[in-house]
Amino acid sequence: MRTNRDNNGPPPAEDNKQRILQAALREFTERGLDGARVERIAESAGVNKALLYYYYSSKENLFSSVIDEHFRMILPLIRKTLEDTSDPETALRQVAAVYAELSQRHPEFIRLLVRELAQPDSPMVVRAAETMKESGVPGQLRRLLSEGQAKGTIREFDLRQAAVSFITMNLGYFIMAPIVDRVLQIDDRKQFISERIQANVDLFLRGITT
Amino acid sequence: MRTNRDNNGPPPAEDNKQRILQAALREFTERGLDGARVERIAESAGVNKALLYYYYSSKENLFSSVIDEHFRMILPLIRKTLEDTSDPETALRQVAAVYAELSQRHPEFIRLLVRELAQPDSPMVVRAAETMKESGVPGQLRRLLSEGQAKGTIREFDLRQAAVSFITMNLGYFIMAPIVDRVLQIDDRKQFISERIQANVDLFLRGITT
Amino acid sequence: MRTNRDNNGPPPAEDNKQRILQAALREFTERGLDGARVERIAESAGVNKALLYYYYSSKENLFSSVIDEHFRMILPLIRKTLEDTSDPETALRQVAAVYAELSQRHPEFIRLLVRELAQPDSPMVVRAAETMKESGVPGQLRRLLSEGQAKGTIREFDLRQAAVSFITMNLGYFIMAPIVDRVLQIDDRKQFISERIQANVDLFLRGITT
Amino acid sequence: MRTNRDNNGPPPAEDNKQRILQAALREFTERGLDGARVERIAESAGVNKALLYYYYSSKENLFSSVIDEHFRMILPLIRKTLEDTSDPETALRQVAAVYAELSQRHPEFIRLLVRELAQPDSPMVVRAAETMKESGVPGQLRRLLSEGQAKGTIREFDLRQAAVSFITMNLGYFIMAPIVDRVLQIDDRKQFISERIQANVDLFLRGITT
DNA sequence: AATGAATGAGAATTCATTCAT
DNA sequence: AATGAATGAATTCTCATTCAT
Repeated sequence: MRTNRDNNGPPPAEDNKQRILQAALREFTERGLDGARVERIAESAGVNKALLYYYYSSKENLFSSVIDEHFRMILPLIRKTLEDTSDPETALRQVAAVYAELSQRHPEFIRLLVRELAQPDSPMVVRAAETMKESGVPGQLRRLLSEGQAKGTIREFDLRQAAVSFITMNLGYFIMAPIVDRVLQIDDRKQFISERIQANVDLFLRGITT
Repeated sequence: MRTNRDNNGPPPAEDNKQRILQAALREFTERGLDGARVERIAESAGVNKALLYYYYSSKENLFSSVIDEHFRMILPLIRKTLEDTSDPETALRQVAAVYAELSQRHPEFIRLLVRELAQPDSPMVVRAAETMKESGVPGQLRRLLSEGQAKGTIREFDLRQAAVSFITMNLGYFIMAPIVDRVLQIDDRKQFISERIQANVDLFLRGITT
Repeated sequence: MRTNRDNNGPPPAEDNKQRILQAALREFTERGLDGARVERIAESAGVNKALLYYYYSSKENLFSSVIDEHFRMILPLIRKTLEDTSDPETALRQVAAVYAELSQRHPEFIRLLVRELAQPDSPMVVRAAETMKESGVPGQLRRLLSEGQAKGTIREFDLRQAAVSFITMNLGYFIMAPIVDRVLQIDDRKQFISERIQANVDLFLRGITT
Repeated sequence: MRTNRDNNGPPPAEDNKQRILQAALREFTERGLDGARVERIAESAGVNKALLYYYYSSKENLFSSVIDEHFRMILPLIRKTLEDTSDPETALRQVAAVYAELSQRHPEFIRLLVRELAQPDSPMVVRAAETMKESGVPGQLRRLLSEGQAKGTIREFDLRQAAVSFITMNLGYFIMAPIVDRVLQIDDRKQFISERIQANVDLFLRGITT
């Protein structure tokens, strides 16, 4: 019988509660809420099923906890965007960079979110929208573009469309990578992503300037 | 005893096999493979559970059939893209229009696909990639851009990045709409989509021309 | 769609009713009443499941029909035993030969019967007992042995025990062949059986004579 | 709510795992693998169906476990045969006695085995053959007879045939009892069996000695 | 006589959750 | 805090049987 006390591999400071959360994250990412199995999570965390209920009371609640935990981790990343910037190019680059970082440091978050996108009113989707809104990114983006238009450096167009375009061309790749990588035979995803930021900023900037 | 002959609600011409497929589509779109319930599909199709197995032998196989059916329906739409076009602007507009049409005429397809995107190696994802590749759209797009670059009408840049950008800024909205709509408070989605095509084409064209 | 009219392989005179019976025999022999599948029988007979019910009204009834048919075929074989014989040796050889013939010409009957033996009150078992009794074989055997004892050519012993011994040492092999063949590595079963008759008669005769 | 602690009928010391095994044995003996119902086994064991799967993972595996358990119980019985014996008569009596004891102490084993005999390659049949072979009984029997032939106390004949005859005349009754009892109107089976051992040994010994 | 379609009643198995210790 | 055992309520799938034509 393997308990989680006599193991030597995993970090010793991590207690069972955390290990369950990590295992749950893996399972939910891989299979979604419905496809996930409580048994598998417990086993993968090296604990008894009942302990999972002791800490998290239900599968759904565990799922929420996983999502909560993720938003907690992601928030600082999102918040630092657009700090003290009034230059559109810098701002755009920051936004693009944050999405890229998010996708690379928290790929499971993206996968969880993608699955939830299939259910438009899923709590996670609602929350993601709120988080984005609260981050101030879209607002600030529109403000900068608006100012540019006033100054005449940026041409006239629908700001919302442009904002959507910039966000989707940046986030979109991370979501559609499984398809895009196959279609365009992108093998070195790391390299591709790093080049992507500059390419998107360039394209967008040229697209909007007068 | 309720048979499907004396029903009054559902279309009478459709036979049971088709009605099961339709019901399955609804259920799978709404809840995914794991969340779907065979019982619910049968009930919603107005037939006995056993009949579902008579025709489709298993839940998984029914799921595959639903996907097959969808690709069958979508293929002609995809194929007609880029027919006989050598003008980049026309080509881009066509591509944008096709994606928009796809998303509006087959929203369930998008939802099914989105969920599968969470599992990068899912058969549906692989097939979507193949279909896209076979449609010739990405290839032709790159050819046109490449020609433009040769002629000097289009500036130098990484063609793959640009292709990805154009595809994601078009398809991306349909996938991320549940978030984007909330963030930007887009209420009239229909209107927004129709304007989107032109906005994207404009942005992209300006972004790439010298 | 394969019907049984356009086939060329199977005998043309055999009608569907017979073919169902044959198929059922195979299936029941192979898997027993509970393990048998109506679907499989119909398919193997090359007819529709419903036709099977048209002719035989139920699975159980089909099973009975199979058994009936077998007893019908076996009866003449059993009946001819011990015709006009007053010599013990000849009688014993006849009995042994009949069991051997039965086992070789109707191995499915043996298999069906064996399975039923696990349920002591199964109709087939009851009927097999009745058939054996009615055949007169055990009675006549006892009579001959009894006469021998009276004449002093056969020693005194329990006639029933002897009868059981003779029957089991003959029939027993056919029933236990799957085990016996493995234990004693009997490969040429045909040859073994043919020698078995004489060996049994010899052994038994020597065992009972004074 | 009925738990198995407040029961009064079944033995309290036996734990659920064992009770399931016992219930399964009854059910499988009575109805065979295909005829057995998991529900019935669980009920008869006084436990929840799910617990049965908790311990035995599948119906088939439970069946195997039942058989395993039986071979475990039977092995010591088989092994003690022919210990330190060089006298044929003693040896024969021991063999006959062991089979009789087996049949009387483990009648379910016989019934299970009989049913499996209808499928010649069934695992249980294969294993029964191996167990018999490994027990050394057939080998030792042949050795003793062979020695007797060398010494001239036993006449010349096919040793394999004789071995089969002795085994089948002993085991055969236990297998065919449902028929034999009816034909010969054997009511007091216990008495009949006890006399059977001596009768068989006598018959066989006389049959083989010069 | 013959069939494809349809179904009710199970049957095995699963799974989230709870209990006793 | 931690666990093995236990369970109720599904859930997928099966199967003998019937229906309509």
